[in-house]
Amino acid sequence: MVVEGKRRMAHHNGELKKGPWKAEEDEVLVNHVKRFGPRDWSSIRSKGLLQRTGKSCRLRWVNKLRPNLKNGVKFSAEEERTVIELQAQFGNKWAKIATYLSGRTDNDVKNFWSSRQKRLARILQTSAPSSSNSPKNSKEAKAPAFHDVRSLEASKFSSSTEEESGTNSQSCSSPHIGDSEMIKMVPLPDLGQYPGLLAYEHSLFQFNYTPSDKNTLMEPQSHLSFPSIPQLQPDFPLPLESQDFITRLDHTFLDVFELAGGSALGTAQLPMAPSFLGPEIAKNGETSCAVMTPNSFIDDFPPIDMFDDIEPLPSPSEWS
DNA sequence: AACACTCGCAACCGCGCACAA
DNA sequence: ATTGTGCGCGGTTGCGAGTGT
Repeated sequence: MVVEGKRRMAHHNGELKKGPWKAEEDEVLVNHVKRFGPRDWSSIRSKGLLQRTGKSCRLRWVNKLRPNLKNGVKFSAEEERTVIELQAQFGNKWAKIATYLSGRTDNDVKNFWSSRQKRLARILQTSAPSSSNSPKNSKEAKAPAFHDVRSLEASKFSSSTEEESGTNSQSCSSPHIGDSEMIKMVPLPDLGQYPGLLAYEHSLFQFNYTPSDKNTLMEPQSHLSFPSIPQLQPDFPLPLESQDFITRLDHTFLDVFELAGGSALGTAQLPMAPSFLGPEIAKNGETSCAVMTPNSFIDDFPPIDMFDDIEPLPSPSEWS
């Protein structure tokens, strides 16, 4: 496991231990949770069981030792989609988003999102080299840059007429898309050209909604239901089938622009900026949370003896 | 082969909230 | 009402692995 190999400064601050966890420490921590549940973290140190802060113990449990975690498993297309959806709705509320993803922690989601942002920023940079020449203080100059991104992305994926099966066979088994909805497979571009795109982002191009479907796109469905996103109108015409995708892309690229520090893209001109979706959507989100199935392990902690059926945890060095 | 760079991720830090004394 | 403690959350850091040149 990588953790063992890390040479973080495991200095001793008085009695306090920091840095990578050892297998023995994990064992002590697991035993504590077995007996008392995932609480009283500070008592672990006060009892002299570990020279770690309660905070550190909690983090280790939540992120690595908790049962049913998908450690070392990449985010599926489904999970990617969920994260993207929820981030657009809730913002950087990673803990909240993580409750919608079984086996994922807030740290996982946070890291996933961070990586994704970097990836998209890189794509943006390499795809639109002229954008760096744009004046930075001119509002007039910024809005076109944003439009350029759209047209750039649109042209990327509309210019190719690659074959539709075989290499581009990624599927999206989104729970948001009901069986009754008409989904047409469309010719796919050569997505291999864009290695930075995630599986979910690839899969976006596989759906082509008829106009009658667009209103049901975001309706709560299936076992996971998300609040509806209002039909927002951009300040320029878009093909109907592009609207959903563009909406998502807008979030992405707005974030990217922010990341690049350039931007101040004049939010008044960008009706789809996340901040405009904020309160109302968050409110709706709260109501629909009730019907969702969050990972309730922590909230509804099982009987202590449930751990008796759990295989002894391998030490981090044994993890692959 | 050696170096530089990027990526993914574990862990830490600071802040804020809840609650009990 | 105030203070102290415990905990949770989001942001940040630093390291090893992977990849490119």
